[in-house]
Amino acid sequence: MFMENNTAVRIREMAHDLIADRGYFGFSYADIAETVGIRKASIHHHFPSKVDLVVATLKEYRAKLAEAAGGLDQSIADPLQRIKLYVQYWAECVKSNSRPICIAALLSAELPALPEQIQAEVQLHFKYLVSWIRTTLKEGARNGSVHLEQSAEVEAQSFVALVHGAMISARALGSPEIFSSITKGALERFQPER
Amino acid sequence: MFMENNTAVRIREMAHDLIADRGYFGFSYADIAETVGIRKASIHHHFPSKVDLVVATLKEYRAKLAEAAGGLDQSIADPLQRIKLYVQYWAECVKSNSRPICIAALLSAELPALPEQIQAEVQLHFKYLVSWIRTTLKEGARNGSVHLEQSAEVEAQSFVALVHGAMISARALGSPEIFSSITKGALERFQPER
DNA sequence: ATCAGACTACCTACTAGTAGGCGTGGATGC
DNA sequence: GCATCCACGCCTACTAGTAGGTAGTCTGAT
Repeated sequence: MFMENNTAVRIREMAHDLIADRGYFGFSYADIAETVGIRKASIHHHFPSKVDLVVATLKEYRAKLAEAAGGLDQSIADPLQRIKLYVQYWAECVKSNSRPICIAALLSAELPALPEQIQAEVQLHFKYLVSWIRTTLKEGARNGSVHLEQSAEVEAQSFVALVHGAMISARALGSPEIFSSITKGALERFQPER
Repeated sequence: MFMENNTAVRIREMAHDLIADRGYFGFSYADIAETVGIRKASIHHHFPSKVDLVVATLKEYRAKLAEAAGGLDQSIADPLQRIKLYVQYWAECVKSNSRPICIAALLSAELPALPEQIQAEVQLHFKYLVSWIRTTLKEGARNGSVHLEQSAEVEAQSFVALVHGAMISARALGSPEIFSSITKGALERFQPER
């Protein structure tokens, strides 16, 4: 049967929560064991090492992103609207304080100290995200629904950086509204006729 | 005599290096002891607890920022030029990989897991930085040397977020140039006549 | 004589990870 | 139909190593 192991999923989800809260070094198998309601050693049965667990968490995270992005590409005709929905998703995460930060961005901050396999996954996430934004912006620029002042590549890089920075500022200042007000301005700048 | 304790300074500087590399949970007194050439226990003589050390490091960091910002305010007439020099400072840090990330931004990522005193220091840093950028942008807007599309507050918040996000993207992608290309665009947008 | 600043030696708590046992449940052989 | 098997999930009990922190001692300069 292909029924995915339920406990493994719960462990991975808990790992995601904890990483979003504290980063790689800030959580332990003991933390996960407690909240999942399992013993420490049992986690090793599903994920032999902490690196395995975090790599799996990042792979799943990227798969979910790809799935969501693909869904938007298919169901929303207007490219700018797709990006607005992406921002709106994060605005809600920030507001409700549920995983209010991109774990790839968080792990990138700690990057030099992380095991190589995790570094590689983090880099893949950034590459995928920037590439999706770039492609979407390009499509919008082509059909005139998006206005770009610089190359699509630089605009995409800037947008990703702004969104991640906004998450961090919102966390630092304890103010979810800051995320919204920062990203609102960036989205307006993409509007063609002003 | 007011000659500040040399060892304490070296410990603090090393702490800064290590935090910029790995974050709060990623370094230990043992790491510092090794590189400073002192025993672990001796660090406790200067900084009784890890919290004390990190708070002191953040206070010094903020003092240095205030000193540099004040210096720019006095010696550089053009507000936009002051901000350009601020960005240039970071561009060089990123390029040379010496403390290539703002430790307040990095610690903000791990914020929920940090001791309260450290959270407070991180928040103070953000408040000071945003306030300096806001004041500087406002001055530029008043004398016509800076063009703002939104309120100075939102523009300042956005700019700080963009710079921090750019540091993180540069780290994730292992490419210092990304920091420069992202920030270049943001600075151009402040230019009044285009 | 004092005292800052370093030391040795130690503590407890926690880390990731391992060894090996136990029970369940589904597949297999007869 | 029934006994056997065995993989799986989870467990207890443990390891070596490291974390931050403490107690008490030595030393050298004022």
